[in-house]
Amino acid sequence: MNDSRTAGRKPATIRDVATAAGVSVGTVSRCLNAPATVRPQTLDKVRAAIARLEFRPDSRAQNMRRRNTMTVGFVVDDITNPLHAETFKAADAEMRARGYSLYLVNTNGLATEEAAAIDMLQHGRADGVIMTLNNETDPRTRQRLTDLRIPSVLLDRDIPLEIDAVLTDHAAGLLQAAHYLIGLGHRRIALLTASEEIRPGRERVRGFVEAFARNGLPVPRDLIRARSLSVDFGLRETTILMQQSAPPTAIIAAGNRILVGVLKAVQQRGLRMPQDLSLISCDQTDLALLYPGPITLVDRDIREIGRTAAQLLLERLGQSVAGPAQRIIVPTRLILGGSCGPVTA
Amino acid sequence: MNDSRTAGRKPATIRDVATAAGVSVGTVSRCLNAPATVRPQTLDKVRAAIARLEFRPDSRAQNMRRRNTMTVGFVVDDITNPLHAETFKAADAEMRARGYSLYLVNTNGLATEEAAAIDMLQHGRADGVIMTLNNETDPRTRQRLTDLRIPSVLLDRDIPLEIDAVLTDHAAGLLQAAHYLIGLGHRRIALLTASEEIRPGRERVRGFVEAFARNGLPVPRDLIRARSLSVDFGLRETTILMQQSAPPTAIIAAGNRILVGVLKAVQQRGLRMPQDLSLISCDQTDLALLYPGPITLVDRDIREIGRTAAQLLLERLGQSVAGPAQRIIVPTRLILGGSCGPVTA
DNA sequence: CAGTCTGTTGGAAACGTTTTCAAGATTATG
DNA sequence: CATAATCTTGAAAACGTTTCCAACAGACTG
Repeated sequence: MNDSRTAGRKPATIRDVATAAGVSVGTVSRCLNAPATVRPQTLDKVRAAIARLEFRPDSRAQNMRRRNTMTVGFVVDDITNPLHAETFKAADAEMRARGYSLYLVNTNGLATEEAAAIDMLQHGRADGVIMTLNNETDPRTRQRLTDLRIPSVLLDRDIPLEIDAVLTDHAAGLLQAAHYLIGLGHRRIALLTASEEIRPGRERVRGFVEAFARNGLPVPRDLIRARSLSVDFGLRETTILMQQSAPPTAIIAAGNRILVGVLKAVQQRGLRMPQDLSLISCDQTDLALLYPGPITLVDRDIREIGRTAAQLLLERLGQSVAGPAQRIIVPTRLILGGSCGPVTA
Repeated sequence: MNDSRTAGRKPATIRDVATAAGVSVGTVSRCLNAPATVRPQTLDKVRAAIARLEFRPDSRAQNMRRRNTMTVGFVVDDITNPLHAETFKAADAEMRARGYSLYLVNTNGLATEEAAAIDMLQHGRADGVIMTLNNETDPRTRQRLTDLRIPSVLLDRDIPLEIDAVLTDHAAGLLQAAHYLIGLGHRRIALLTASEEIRPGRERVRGFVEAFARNGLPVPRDLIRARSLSVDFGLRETTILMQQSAPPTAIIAAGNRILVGVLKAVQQRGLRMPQDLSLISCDQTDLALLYPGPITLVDRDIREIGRTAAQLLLERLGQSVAGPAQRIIVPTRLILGGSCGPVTA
């Protein structure tokens, strides 16, 4: 008789099950993976043995033999950013429903860590990868992407390679936001956003410029600050801008972390919104939604972005066919809050 | 001559390297794992071959053979909660420095998913696990924890099993918070927090009650609402409380998500803080720090919690000795903002 | 110089699955 | 009833590493 005490010592292997059930290991494996191909009577015997021994196949061995991991890497600079966390969650839910799980890699925005992450993921850690890279031009990362052996999806990044991507129509969002402010009489509008080395920065600047052009107005180039998405950047630039002899009457904080910095500066200087300053931000966060006003913002469907990325990847993973790269563009919309008002000059 | 074109077709295996370098596979393996035991001249040959073929060991095979994965599960109900994201990041950094990586599992707070997560993690997916369970009493989860075959660390949960844990001294935090409000003259103080089925709920209620006791005051039992950590709960309860004939003069929103709900309700009802209502929250979030006031709150070092959890696990992973379970308690401190004032009755 | 160490290596056996192949048993077909 | 088709199964070969063991070489030791 076999010892059926729970947690005997070592976990049972498929071999143990086979001997316990009096069949071969191949049969046990078939019971697990293709129950229809085994005689019902045998199936029962094997299932009983499995239950008795509390057997569960070892994922390591399965990964090894099947040459996959049912895991997808999710590379991001900072999971603390609610946007990324939300995207992760949506992608994870979608993937999990199809048997995959997501493997989160936090790179702190360092190009070396990004390259290392891609490296490790493609060497047996993951079957695919979803990533938000910090820098579109870093040669190491570029090289990794070119040589990538597993399917991947880029989030909000534009790299001239055959890679699927889910993008946001930031230009339209900023066009609308700036147009709205112009309509309120604002002319000195500042734009704080990411460096133009990444797509969100480029596109936002483009939309911003376009808004002035369409209104037949000169673009306030001196008020465009496209350098970073960080809190510190928002704080610093706002402080500098508002100290100028001719400060802006409105600021577009295009980035949810930037908003945090801008609000810090606003509080430090005791500015009132919208009387002293109009403000538009990007993306719904607790802070933007609840900050008294609330903050007028350019919204987009983050969950859909995560879901779409997952779906694109699942397509590639399913039939590992290499069709042309798909680029899906998600729209934005302006949500009016109370942080903007007419110019009170 | 070997074909050294990059990305030939199939990735090179250790066997390819061995033949390319004219040595045995064992030797190649030693070059990788114990370079000191191989003759320098051989090492050079092998390394050259490795570089030429762009060989990298396959993690799947390594995991299989070594019987580990250098991966630790991180189980949490909602990674969107900035607290959890921050904890994850801190634990991840600590682990990564020691060669491990974290595998995030988002359970949506469902007991079934929690049980499933533990199940899958211990069957070859992870070498250890750090978890914040949603329910301390669910029998399935309990059973899983009892039979757990890999070392684990609980975050802020108190389960009578021999499991390491990192806890927060919520009772002390709430004692201090309530005491502070009492000192300002408040008597009708409401407490919104988690169900007493999890430690944070229990401890916060305990500290809250203790504050009244120490001040020789009756405990306002009717104002203790310990049922959930959700936004909706905060919103609903605040609305109900403030509709009462004798509404509280102060609320302690003990949970960062609860705060969001409370602030929604406060805005909906047009309450001013601290004139109409004093408010204390828990944990530093963008919202609590920047909401005009800002919000007075009970703080704790989240990063230290993540780091400590990682360290506890690393100890167990290193020398897989089973010493007695360790319980580390992290202190709290009150950070004064502007959301509290004297009673203006 | 015989004998003992030490250092370096190749060969082969794991690790726990899945999968291929062929054989044996069963059923269907004419 | 013989033969062919179909099910069901066991044996064995992978998958790519690591590690154990034995063998051999060269360097000491006495």
